Amino acid sequence: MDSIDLRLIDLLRENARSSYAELARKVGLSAPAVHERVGKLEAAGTIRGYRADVDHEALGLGVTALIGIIEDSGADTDDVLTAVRAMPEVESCYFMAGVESYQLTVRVGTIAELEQLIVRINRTPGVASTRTAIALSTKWENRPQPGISS
Amino acid sequence: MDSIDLRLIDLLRENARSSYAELARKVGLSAPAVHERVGKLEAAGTIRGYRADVDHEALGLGVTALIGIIEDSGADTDDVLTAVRAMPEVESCYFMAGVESYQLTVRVGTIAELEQLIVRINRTPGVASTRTAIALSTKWENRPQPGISS
DNA sequence: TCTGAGCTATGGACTCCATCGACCTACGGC
DNA sequence: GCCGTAGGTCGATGGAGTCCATAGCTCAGA
Repeated sequence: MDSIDLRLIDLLRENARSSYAELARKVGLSAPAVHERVGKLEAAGTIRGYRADVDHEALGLGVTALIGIIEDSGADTDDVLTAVRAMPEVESCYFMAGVESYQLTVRVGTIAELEQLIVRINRTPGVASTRTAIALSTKWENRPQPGISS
Repeated sequence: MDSIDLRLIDLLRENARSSYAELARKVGLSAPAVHERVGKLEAAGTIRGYRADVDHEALGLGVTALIGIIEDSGADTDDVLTAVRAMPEVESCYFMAGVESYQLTVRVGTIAELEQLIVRINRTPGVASTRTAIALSTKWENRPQPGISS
C-alpha cells in the first residue's frame, strides 16, 4: 500500500471503468503492473467492488429518507437487523451509539410508499419506535475523499 | 428506458467493470447494441458514473458519523453549504425537512479528528448547533436496489 | 394498402486493450 | 558473494471496444 496504490484507488473511485492502460499512463507504470496492483487490492478487500452511480429519480426512486430505529429494551438486535435487511428499500444501515440503535438510509418512489415502509418497520418485532427525516434534496452523495497520494 | 435498460443498470450496479461483451451475453444483445444503450443512459444522466467501492478502514478512515446541522435563523443557507462542501471529510450532504437543515455523513480516521471536524462545523457562520451520532459498525452501505427488470 | 422516415439491432473490420510468459533489476538473508 | 523473492518491463496474442454499413420493425400519412 504505497502512494501509487492510493493514486490507483483515487482514480478508480473517480471512474471505475478506466482501462488498465489509461490507469497505467496516469500513474506512470506499465499496464501489467497496474493490473497486478489492482488485483492485489481487490484480493485484499481494499477494493470491494465497482458500482454504477445512478440517478435515483430517473429510476423512480425520488424520495430519500433517514430513519432512526429505537429498539425495545431486551429486543434481540439481530432479529431487527434481519428484518431490515430483507427490505430492499433500505440502502444503508448503520449500528449506532445512542438511543437510536440503527440508522437507515431508505429510497422509495413516493411519500405513500415511505409511509408503508415506516409502518412495516414499526411493526417489526423488537422495534419500539422510529424517527424519520425526509431529504428535500441531495446536495451530494458518496463523494470520494481523496487519499493523500502525494 | 425498457426492461433491458433496467437490467443493464442492475448489472452495472452489481459490477461496474463488466465488459460490454459480458453485459451483451447476459441481456441477449450484441456488444455494439449494449454499448449504444449504455452510452445513451450515460448521456441522459441516468448513469452518473462508476465508482470503486472501497474498504474505508483499510484507507485509515475507520470512523463514520452522521451530523445534523441546525442553522441560525436568518442564516444564508448557501454559505453553510459552501463551507461544508469544502470539507473533504463530508461524504454525503442532504438538505432536510425538519429542525436540522442538513444531514451529513462524514468519514474520518480517529475520534480526535471527528472532534476537530465538529468544532470546525460549529464555528461555521450560519450554523447554530450540530448533533452528532457515531456509527459503531456499518451493516451495509449503498446496497443497490434492484429495478423491476422482469 | 403502400411507402418512406426514423429508430434500433446485427455483422464485419479495424484498432486497442487485457493478459500471459519470459526476462530483468533491486534488495534482504544466508 | 550468491540466491530467492518481489515487483517491474517488454512482446505476443486473443479478445474486446468501437465505427460503419446494412437490415428489420414501427408508425404516420397518402
